[in-house]
Amino acid sequence: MSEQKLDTLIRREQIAEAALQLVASQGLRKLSVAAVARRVGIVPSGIYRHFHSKAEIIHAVLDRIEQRLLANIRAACDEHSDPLECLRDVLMRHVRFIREGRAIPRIIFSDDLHGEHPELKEKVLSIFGQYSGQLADIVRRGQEQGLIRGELDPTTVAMMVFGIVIPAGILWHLTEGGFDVTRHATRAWEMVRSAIVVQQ
Amino acid sequence: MSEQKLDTLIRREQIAEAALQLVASQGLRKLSVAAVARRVGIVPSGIYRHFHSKAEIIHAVLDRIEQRLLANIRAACDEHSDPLECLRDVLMRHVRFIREGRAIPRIIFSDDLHGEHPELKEKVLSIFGQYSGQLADIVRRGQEQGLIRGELDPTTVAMMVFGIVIPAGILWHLTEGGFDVTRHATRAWEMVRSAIVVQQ
DNA sequence: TATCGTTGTGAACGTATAATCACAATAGAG
DNA sequence: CTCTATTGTGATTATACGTTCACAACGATA
Repeated sequence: MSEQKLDTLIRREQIAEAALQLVASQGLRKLSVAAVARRVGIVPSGIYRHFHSKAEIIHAVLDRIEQRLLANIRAACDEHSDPLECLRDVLMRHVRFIREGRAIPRIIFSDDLHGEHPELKEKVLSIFGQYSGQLADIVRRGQEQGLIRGELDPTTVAMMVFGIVIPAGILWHLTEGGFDVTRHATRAWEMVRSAIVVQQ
Repeated sequence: MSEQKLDTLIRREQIAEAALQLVASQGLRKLSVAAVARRVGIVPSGIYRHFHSKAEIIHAVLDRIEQRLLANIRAACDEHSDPLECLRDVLMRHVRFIREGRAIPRIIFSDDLHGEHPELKEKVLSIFGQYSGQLADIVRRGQEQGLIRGELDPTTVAMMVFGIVIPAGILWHLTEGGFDVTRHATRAWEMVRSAIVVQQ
């Protein structure tokens, strides 16, 4: 029984992972129940043994993205005690995300998603809020340590980190890898850094 | 005959405008031939008297967006001789675009579009290139006048202006107007300005 | 007035997709 | 071994969309 439940969970995970990969490689538009089923190796209707609807699949995909993003920040903060270095690392990890499969920017900023049920819109908003909130916390820590200018709004700084990575990701996607995201991120970070760091 | 041709052009314009409004208010996902036809007041198949395909309609919409964007820059540069003020004005005009109908960010960064014919992808890339190229030119002018730090890469600066507006637009859209785009743009611009201006 | 090109109409087609359902296979519990 | 719950299957439905086509209405031209 518990073995069966485990199997079920594994199937759910398989399906969610397949869906994530599909979105990552081809965009949310191409996320169809049939495509997910093919990838898992079952027939489309079989998906409904594990998910009630397509929206629930997307929800699971969003959960995975959320986990990845938060793990990202956690890892960056573990490696660097200096808040500035931590921010830089988060940025570079994001760049790496883009260069691998660009699932995250794609799904978060996808029009498709926003057109779906408002429940999913809220979920995206929640992810957005959590992620930028954590970034803002790092900024606050930097301000407390006297490394980042205290008069700046932490949320604005956090969103500017997004601002480096999102247009770059779009351009990377648009040029099919022809745009040098890493170089742009490096240069842009240098600019942001000079704008937020306390001069001495 | 010339009168008829004019009528035809007017119809094409009507359809293109209707399509643009549709995209602006509901996203590219909701841009269906039927919806456009309804908005114009004819039957879906009637659209094909003026456009060969849906892709051609999208193309027309992209043309309109391109015109708007370039007119935006032109107007900003006409009003301000100071390159920094000009950049700021472009940014604020973009914010106004977002607050009215947010067609531009939506279509440019829409997954739907990227999934369509590669011809449209190229068009978007072209718009992106032209727009950021013009912004970069403004930055270059600022550098020549000794107002903007010469060691900065103009393209990077241009993309950072995008970087202010895009995430803000997404958040505005996600919160259905609950996010204060103007305030964020103001603060973020102050940061970018401090990073690029020549200290004296 | 007769003709012709343009534009709109309604029906139809092909395709894709989400979702349902009855049925079969299967594996674990008793 | 038998029963039962779980999981996969194939057929099917409903819907939406892009597109085509034969036909009608209409205005200009000759």
